This record gives sequence, structure tokens and C-alpha cells, in this order.
Amino acid sequence: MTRKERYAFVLDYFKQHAPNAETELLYDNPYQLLVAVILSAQCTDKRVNMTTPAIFEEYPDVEALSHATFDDLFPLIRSISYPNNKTKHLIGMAKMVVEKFHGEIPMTVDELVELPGVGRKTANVITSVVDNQPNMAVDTHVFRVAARIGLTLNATTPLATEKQLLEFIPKELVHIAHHWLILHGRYICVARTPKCDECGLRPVCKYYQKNVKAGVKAIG
DNA sequence: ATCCCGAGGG
DNA sequence: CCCTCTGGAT
Repeated sequence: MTRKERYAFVLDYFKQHAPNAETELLYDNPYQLLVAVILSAQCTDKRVNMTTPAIFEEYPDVEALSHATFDDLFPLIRSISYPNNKTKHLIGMAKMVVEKFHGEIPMTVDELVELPGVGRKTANVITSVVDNQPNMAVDTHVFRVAARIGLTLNATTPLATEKQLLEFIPKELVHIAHHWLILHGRYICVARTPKCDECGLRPVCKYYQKNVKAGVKAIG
């Protein structure tokens, strides 16, 4: 089976069987999405959504957030992962947006990555979701799932995964394919013990062929 | 104990 | 390339 055929099978499967998201990041505008995504590192969407309403009420836009002090903002972020870093990042991000980008969230990956707390993954999410740019954000789910299925070959970095995925996924499907991979990783192809018995990708999945099927054979 | 839609610094 | 940050759910 060629890689092209593998991609075709996977994309077709997802079109019909992609799981529904139980929770999504809540936001009303690019500013809110950027804040939410920065906060989402190593943290569930549900928990991010518990903290953002208070932040958005206190700081309704980047201008307001740029004037926040650490001691004001920290308590609102206290209950999620890395509150120290995230507090500094949010304030630094807001200051740079105001000072360098005239108060508008920049909409290119290169500019976004300049902002404190914004790495390539976050920049790809923002440009993809807000501006519909065909960018592939590679988080732990996308990285793991793509490798297991065999969509990537010897990809040891998120950037390598990103490039290989973009090479084979049609531009118009990049956005939705990203979502499919995330959801599949979150609910089926979970990190520790993936639910292969619930997964229709078994016929093409390298992980299943190599580990699970071999294991079953050894036991049976 | 291990995992959550990572980024920055050494 | 590695390490650190660091809280809550399961």
C-alpha cells in the first residue's frame, strides 16, 4: 500500500466516522481564541473554558490585557497548568500586539511566533481557524496519531510531521483533517492504551499491525 | 502514575 | 537535543 493510498483510506474513514468533540475551546473573536490557545498547553479544553470567562470579562480586549499586572491576572489562571508562565506570556503577548502590531492580532505564522507564549503550533491554529489558511498545527495528538497510522515516516519533530501531512493532504481538507486527527487522538487513539477495537483504521494502521495484532497472535 | 490541542531556555 | 514549568482529572 502506497502512502497516497493510506492517506486516501484515512481521510475517507474520517469523513464518515470522525468522533464528535465533547468540549471545544470557547471564544468570540481572534483575541479570545489566542488567549484560549495559549492557555491550553498541557491542559484540557474544559479546564481552559472554566477560566477564560473571568479573564475576558476583566480584560475584554488586547489593550486591556496589555495593562494587566501579574498579580491581577495570576489568580485567574492559578488553577491551570503553568500559571506562572502563562500569566507572563499573556501580558507579554498583549503588550507586543499593542506596541508592535497596532493592537491587531497578526495573522501570519511568522508574526504570531514572535509573540510571547506563541509557538508554531499555536500560530498554526490561529491562522487556520481565524483566517482559514491551510496550516497544520501539530500537537501531541496529531504527532502521535500520524506516526501510528503511518501517515508520517520517521518524523521525529512536529515540524517534520507538519510538512509530511501537508504534502499529502489536499489544501481544502487540511483544516478539517487537523480536527479529525485531534479528535481521533483524544477519544480513540489515546496515548497509553489506544482503543484499537473501536478503530476502523486497523486495516491500514502500522501501530495495530505491528503491536496489537502481533501481541494477540503471541497470546492466542 | 499518567495524561491533557506547548513554549522557552540551556 | 534536553529540561523545566506545574494543576487537575482519571
